[in-house]
Amino acid sequence: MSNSRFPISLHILTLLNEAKGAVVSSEYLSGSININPVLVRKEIMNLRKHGFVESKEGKGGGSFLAKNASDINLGEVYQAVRSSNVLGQSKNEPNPKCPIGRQINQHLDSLYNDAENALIASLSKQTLADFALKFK
Amino acid sequence: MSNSRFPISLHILTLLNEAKGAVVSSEYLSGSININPVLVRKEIMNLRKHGFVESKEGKGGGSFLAKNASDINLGEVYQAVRSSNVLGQSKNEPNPKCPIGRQINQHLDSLYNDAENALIASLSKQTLADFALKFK
DNA sequence: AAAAACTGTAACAAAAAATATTACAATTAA
DNA sequence: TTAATTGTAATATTTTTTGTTACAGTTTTT
Repeated sequence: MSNSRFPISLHILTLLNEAKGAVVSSEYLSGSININPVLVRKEIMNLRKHGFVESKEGKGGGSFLAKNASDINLGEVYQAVRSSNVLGQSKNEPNPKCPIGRQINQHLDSLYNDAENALIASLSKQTLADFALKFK
Repeated sequence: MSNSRFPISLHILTLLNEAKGAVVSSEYLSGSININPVLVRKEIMNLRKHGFVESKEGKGGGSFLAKNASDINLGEVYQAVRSSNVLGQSKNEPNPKCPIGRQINQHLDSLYNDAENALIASLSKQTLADFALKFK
């Protein structure tokens, strides 16, 4: 994960929730997040793929939430943007001739799985609606 | 976190544990991990700073565990290599003029804290000794 | 005392990853 | 028909990560 995809996606979802169903343009979203509109559109593509949002093309188009904010939990959002593991393994190629090196990746994997599940469980305690409620 | 610091550190610690107190050179470690020896020495510097290992300079020098493997839990190791947050914020500078943008970082932070604590709790269930036991 | 094998560390280079920019076809609304 | 917008690709730029080189300092061995 590019490590900022989660905050970007959550930011988008929070803004769409705020809009209460009105369509919001990627231009507007990128203005609040302060990143490039094309990146926003890419994230939206992913959010759409996962059923969180829908978009409308053409003039006056934009995006809006595809489900109720109380039916989107943050663990799901995390999983939608997750690409690599939280704990590492960018390009981990230990020496296969070393008895430790040869086996370590499988052990790391199981460690990562457990840790990541704990992370997801923590995030899943909150829905988008809960999160949005914190803004005054 | 550079996302591979955790696996590198854990790899180092596992190898040092395997050595049962004998000093191990950064050259040897880097051979098993398959990364540059200078990177290994940098990680060792950090592990040393956190009291996990000690090093011996000069000919025949190297590193060894500074405490018993059963007194090192993986949550501590994670925290020793942790630099940025697991969930993001590389350079998150939302628009302060937007009511959502203005507040989102503080809410993300508290979310991250909870999630990361859950991650650490999961990792802390295992010590280095437990981890090393998995290698055959 | 000299040589050899290390660590510690800095400075720089290269590679990889993330982010931004530009461009434009397709769509829709006014 | 024009304007505003999405979708998407291609490319460029920036940032981050990783590797390399270099060398002073330390310790052991001869």
